[in-house]
Amino acid sequence: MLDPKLLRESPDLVRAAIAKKHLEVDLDAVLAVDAAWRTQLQEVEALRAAQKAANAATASLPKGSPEFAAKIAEMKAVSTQVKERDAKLKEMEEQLRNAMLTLPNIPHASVPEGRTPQDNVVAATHGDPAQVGAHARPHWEIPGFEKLFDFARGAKVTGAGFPFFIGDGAKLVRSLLHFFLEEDGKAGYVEVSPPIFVNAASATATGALPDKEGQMYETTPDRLFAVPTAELPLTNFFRDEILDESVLPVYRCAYTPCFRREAGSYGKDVRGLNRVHQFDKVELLKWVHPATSYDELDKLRDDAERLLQKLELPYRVLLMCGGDLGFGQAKKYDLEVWGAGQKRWLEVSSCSNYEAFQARRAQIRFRSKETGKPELVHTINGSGLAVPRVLAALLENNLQADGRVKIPAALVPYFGKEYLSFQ
RNA sequence: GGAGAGGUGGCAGAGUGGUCGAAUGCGCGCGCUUGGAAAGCGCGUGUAGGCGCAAGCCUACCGGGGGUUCGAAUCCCCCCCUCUCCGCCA
Repeated sequence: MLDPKLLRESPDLVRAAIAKKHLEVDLDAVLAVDAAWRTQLQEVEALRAAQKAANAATASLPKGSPEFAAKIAEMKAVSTQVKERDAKLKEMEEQLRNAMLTLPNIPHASVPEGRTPQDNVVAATHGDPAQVGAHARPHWEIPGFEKLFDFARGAKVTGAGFPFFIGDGAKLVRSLLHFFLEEDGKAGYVEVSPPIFVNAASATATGALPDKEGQMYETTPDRLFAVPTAELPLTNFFRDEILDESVLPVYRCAYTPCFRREAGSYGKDVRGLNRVHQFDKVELLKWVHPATSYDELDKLRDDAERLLQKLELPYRVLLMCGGDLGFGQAKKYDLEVWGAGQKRWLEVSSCSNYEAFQARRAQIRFRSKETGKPELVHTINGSGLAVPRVLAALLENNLQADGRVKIPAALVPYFGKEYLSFQ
C-alpha cells in the first residue's frame, strides 16, 4: 500500500510509477474517492464534536429535570444523523481502501524501463555456461532419475507435482538445505523455524490475499493457508509492532517447505523439478532502516550469489525492468542458474526491496531516534536458495560420462560423498 | 475437546452507563536539588486520521467485530487470545 499523503501531494509520481510498471489503473478515480472521503470525514467529525459537547452539558443537568429531558430530545436527532453519515463514511472508507490497494509501489530510479522479460537487464554473469555439462541432458532424462525422484508415485499418493525424493535424492535435498542454512547463518541471518500455515490476517498483510488466493492451498475448516514461501510467516513476525531503532537491521533466514498450486502453469516450465507444488526453500529476510535499504538489497543479493558460487554453478543476475517488477516491489534482482541439459536459465532466487510497501500494510515500524516518532521499516527478501532448481542444475551441470553426478566440494561435507549415484 | 477465570496506556493496576484518553504506582524524559550520585520535588511522557503556513484544534482507539442507548472501558451477542483444572496425545 502506498502512503496516502504521497498520492495527494505528488499524484504525478504515482502516475509515472503506474506507467513504468505498465499497469492500467484509473488514478483519477482513486483521487476522487479520496477527496470524497475526506469531505465526508470532516462532516462526521464535526457532528461528533457537537454530540460530545452536548453530552457533556447533559451530565451537569439534574436527571429528570425538564432541561435534561429537553436536551436528550434534542440529542436524539443528532444521534440519528451521526449514525446515518457514519454508515456512509464507513462505506467510503472501504471504497478508499480498495482504491488504494490498486496502486502499485513506485519503482526505484535505477529500475530500467521495459515491458517484458526481454527488457530485463543482465546485471552480472558468473561462470561460463558453455564450459559445463559436457554430458548434459535435461535432468528428467538422466538414466535412473526416477529411482531417486519418483514423480509417478508422488502423483499416485498426492497428485502431480508432489514427487518423492529417495535415497541420495533425499540426502541431496537435505544437504543443500543444511548447506544453505549454515552459510546464511555465517552471513548474519538468524535461523528461524516458523509455522508453515498462516491465518488470513497474515496472508492479507503481505499481499498474498486477496491477490493470490487461488495460488495457495487453504485448509478447512480453520481457513489456514499453507505457506507459498517462508516470507509470509517471517514478515508477519513483527506485524503491528514498533521496534526499537537500535535493533535494525534485523536479518533472519528460515527453511520451510513451500506450497504452490501453480494454477495455469504449462509447458517446459513444469517438467521435472522445474516447477512442483511442494518444494523446499530457505528464505532470507531483512527489516531495515529506510536510509540503508538499497545497500541492504545489494548485500542480500551478494549473500544469495555466494551460495551459487560455492556450489560452482554458472548463473546470471537480472535487474528486472519496470514491467516485470512485482506489484509491491520497488526493485528486484533475479538470480538464474544455468540448466546445462535444458539449456535454460532457471530462477532460484528473487531478491526484492519492498521499501515501506509491505511494512505499511503489515504496520511494521520502528521508533526513530531522530524524531522519536514511529516510522515504517523497509523490508527486503530473497531466496537463499530454492532447492529443486538448484538441484536440477547440479544434476545437469555435473553429470559425468559414467552417469554419476559430481558433488561440489563445498557440499561434500554435508552430502558425505563426492558423487551421487543413480544406481 | 470440557469447565472456570481473565484480556484497560511501556509495565503493574483502578475504573458507579454521563465532564474517562482513562486514577494510582513503576518505568522513561526534562528540570530543580547535590561536590557527584541516590533519594526527594516539579513538569512531561500513547497511536492513528483530518484540518491548519504554524502554534494548535478536532475525531477515533480500553483484545477484535456487531448491538442496546441521547450517551458505552462499563450492559448484551459473536469471535480471538491468555491463564487454571480435567480429558486426549507426538
